[in-house]
Amino acid sequence: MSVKRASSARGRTERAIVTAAVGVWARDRAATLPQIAEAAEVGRTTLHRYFPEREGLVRAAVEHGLEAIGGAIAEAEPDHGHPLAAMRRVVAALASVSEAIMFVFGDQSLLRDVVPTAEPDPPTPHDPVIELIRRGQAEGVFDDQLSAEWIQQVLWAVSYTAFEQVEQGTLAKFDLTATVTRTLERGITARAGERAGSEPEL
Amino acid sequence: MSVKRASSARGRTERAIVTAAVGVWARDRAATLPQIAEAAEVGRTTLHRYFPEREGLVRAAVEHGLEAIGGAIAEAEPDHGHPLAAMRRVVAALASVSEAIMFVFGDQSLLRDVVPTAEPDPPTPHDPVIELIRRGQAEGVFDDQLSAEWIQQVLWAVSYTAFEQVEQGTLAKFDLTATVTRTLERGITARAGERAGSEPEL
DNA sequence: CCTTAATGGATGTTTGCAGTTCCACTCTGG
DNA sequence: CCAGAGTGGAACTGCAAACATCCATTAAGG
Repeated sequence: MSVKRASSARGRTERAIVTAAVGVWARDRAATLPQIAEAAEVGRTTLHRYFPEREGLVRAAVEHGLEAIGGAIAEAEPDHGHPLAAMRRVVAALASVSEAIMFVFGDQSLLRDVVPTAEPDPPTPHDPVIELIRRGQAEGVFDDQLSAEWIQQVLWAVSYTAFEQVEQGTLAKFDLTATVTRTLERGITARAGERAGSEPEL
Repeated sequence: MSVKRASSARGRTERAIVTAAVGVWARDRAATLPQIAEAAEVGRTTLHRYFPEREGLVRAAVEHGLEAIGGAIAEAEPDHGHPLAAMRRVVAALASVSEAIMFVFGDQSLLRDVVPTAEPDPPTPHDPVIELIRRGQAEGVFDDQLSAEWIQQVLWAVSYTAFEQVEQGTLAKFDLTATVTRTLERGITARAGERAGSEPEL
């Protein structure tokens, strides 16, 4: 069989389908394939040509989402600068791929069922966010009484919550990063002598 | 028509079905009715006698879950004592109904679709947790730079995350309340001169 | 211009679950 | 002990979505 290079058309169509799948499933995990096809502006037939089985599209969408998230985090350079500043950059980066996050992490079964088959061996080869948290703990910036994994989960959870709030209009998109970082850094309690905007300098 | 009092058997069976539904759907929202019936240890026929349509069972399960959650919160007496102490009691109370929480709040569409029909008019008549948060803000205990609604969402999100971690064995059930409250109260950052167990007295 | 790849509409098949019916079995209270 | 409520096994229908096939149309490259 000849190794046929995918024509540009194939590549574009496939991207459109996968992107549409992430977007639609982020808002409704029960969406049907015709809905995906419509969102991708392709025919049902075409969708089936690219992804003969639903499972294949789910897997591709998850991988695409994880790639987008990983890319955004990498761009935020979590391994540079003051840990707090790095974390703020990461939060801002996550906001730019909120759709992917709400899709991938909106359904526990996705990560439990799809990822194991996608990446066989290492449970988490080297998660840059975990590394950032450990670095911050070592430098005395993050609470080392909490496990790095727990802090990471909280980071995801609070970010996810903020995305939802923005989605339903309860939180202004503009305030997202500030609200999330303030909550993460200080919790929900007041401080003696606090004033608005009195975050520590970095 | 005679007002026939439900026999004890009917009551027990219905409770078993609804409870099983909450438990099963908390872990897998896509679970089928036969799965629910099996978990409830009743026949599919019986389940259908009590809930002719799936929708009815979903609604009953959501209402049952909300009742359990509301009851647990009420028992925690969020309107008494120091706001921080009250919040800690609330978190502990939520942990006792984690299954209901993971079911009701694990699927956004449940609250969006089911609750509106269940409670026609008031969007949120008087949420005791919101009241607690406002009280804490007024007393200078909770951050009044954050909206009460946001703080409530964070409270739910962090608790929910902790339940998940316990579920998958990443967090010890024993540490749940302490971890959640510590995270909520102090965020994920370290404090100058901190020591383990140095939470403020109440 | 003409060949070929890509697309998508229409239509058909299959599968799985919700909803239904019927009847035999088993409790439980009088 | 016996009548009736409660139960559940089995089998059937209906439906919606996934999966598959055919063919006409369009777009792209030599």
